[in-house]
Amino acid sequence: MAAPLELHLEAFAKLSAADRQLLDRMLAKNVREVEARRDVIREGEKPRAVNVVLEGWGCRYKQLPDGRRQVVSFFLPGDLCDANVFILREMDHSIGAITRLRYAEISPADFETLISSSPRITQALWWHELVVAAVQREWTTNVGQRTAYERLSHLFCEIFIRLRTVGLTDGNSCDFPPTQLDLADATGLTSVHVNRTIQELRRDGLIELHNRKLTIPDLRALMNVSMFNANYLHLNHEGAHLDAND
Amino acid sequence: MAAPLELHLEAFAKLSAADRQLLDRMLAKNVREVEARRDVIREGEKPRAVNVVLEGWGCRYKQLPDGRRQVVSFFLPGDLCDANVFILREMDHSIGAITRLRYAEISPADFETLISSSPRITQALWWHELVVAAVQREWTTNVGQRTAYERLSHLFCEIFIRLRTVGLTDGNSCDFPPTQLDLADATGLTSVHVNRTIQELRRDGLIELHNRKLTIPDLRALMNVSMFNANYLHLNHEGAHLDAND
DNA sequence: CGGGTAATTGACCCGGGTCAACAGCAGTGG
DNA sequence: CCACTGCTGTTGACCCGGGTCAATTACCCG
Repeated sequence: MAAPLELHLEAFAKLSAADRQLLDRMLAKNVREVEARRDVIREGEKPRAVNVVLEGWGCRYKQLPDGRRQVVSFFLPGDLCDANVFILREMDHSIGAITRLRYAEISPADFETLISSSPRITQALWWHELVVAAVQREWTTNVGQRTAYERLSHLFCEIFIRLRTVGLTDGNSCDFPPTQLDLADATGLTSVHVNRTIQELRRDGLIELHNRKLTIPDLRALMNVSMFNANYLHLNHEGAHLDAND
Repeated sequence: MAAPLELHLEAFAKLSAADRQLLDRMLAKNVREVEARRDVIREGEKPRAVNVVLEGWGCRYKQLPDGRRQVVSFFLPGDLCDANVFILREMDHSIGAITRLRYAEISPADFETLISSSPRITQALWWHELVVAAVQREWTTNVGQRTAYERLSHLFCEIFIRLRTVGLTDGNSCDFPPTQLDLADATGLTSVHVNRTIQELRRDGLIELHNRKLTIPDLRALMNVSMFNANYLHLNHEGAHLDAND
């Protein structure tokens, strides 16, 4: 089975067998683990490497001096944490593990090799960065404009669709490890209000969420109430149909 | 005088004389203008080129089907609108002019030439993208966690500092063309509340804002009330001290 | 002077926050 | 096997930051 990262990049461009081999090698070279609720790296630290999530869920978050916390994005398997981060002097946010997390560290040197050896991978990495930026804009919009009910619906749609593109859904269900506090910090709400809003969504038959398992009986309906437009994920790509000939 | 884009990129890496010449040539090739309050490009359209703001202010914004609008970032002179955008099939947001805007369009082909001809420019462009992403995360945090008073203060700090890095401030003052409605859409507030909050900031002696002119008598104080940490702008760079030898 | 945009004000209201208690359940150690 | 601890989820009572609606008041520009 292909690694999630490859599935992920292939949403943009078909990789050649050589590309895949190279990627596989890089990903196997330096694999690490962290326990759930630990940090992979903290704001202020010097970024060492490009991290790629192999297994588990993580998040980026920023914290204000008085403790308020904003989760600014979730990492799902196959996601990579900023191509080229290491050119920055220090992290402006932290990366935390939501579940136990397995991830690969790609050293700056290896990363160089990667982008210089395959223009197709380079392009796919640019695409990845552009998508990450687009997702961040959507989150700003989500928090800035939508109501609690819409915000949570929107978030559920996004996660479900992203998981589906890397083959991690099962029918209309998927794993969903974040706690209601995580969701609160991601949506700019309080956990109390998240709880009440989730109950509303359940009452309205839009989601089922129990024991870290999410089910969306009617995705179309959930997309409607949250005004979800998948265009910002840039999935239906010309690139997705490119041939893999070198 | 150097173009703002160059000042901007040089915040990360010193450019050689050849680099500058190449950039100048690209920027002069295809200059366009739009009137204030017009769009440069709209959500759903196919991105044609990499745009670089030469003069004036713009913004990115997203609009929900029911009309709610979120301004997700401001463009100041020297800013460039997404290296490589043209690899995406369609825009997921619109770009609008706040003032009359002069900008350069760099065609995909020219952009290719640019990044293949100077590794230093390529790196500076990566750095630029990483900074843009960091700014977007900070905006998500701003809207998600800060109060109205803090949000506006934070925004004023960011804009002022960004303008200062491209030499567009005058002591503790700068131009500030966005209307209160623009500010409302950027902070997720209503224009009524923006108005009241600005009055509070004025009463507290933190800002003066009249006739599109912003003055910050004590930047340090404004940074304090908004818990502004400039690290996300990644300005103090090792790269900023690199030598320009090719 | 007229017309349009941007800023300002007042009265009232509501979505979501705060505070505090409690329930469910998994893990852990005796 | 049970008591204890800690985390997550749930509920109730009350409150406030910021929204809504609608009217005025500057400005600006031709």
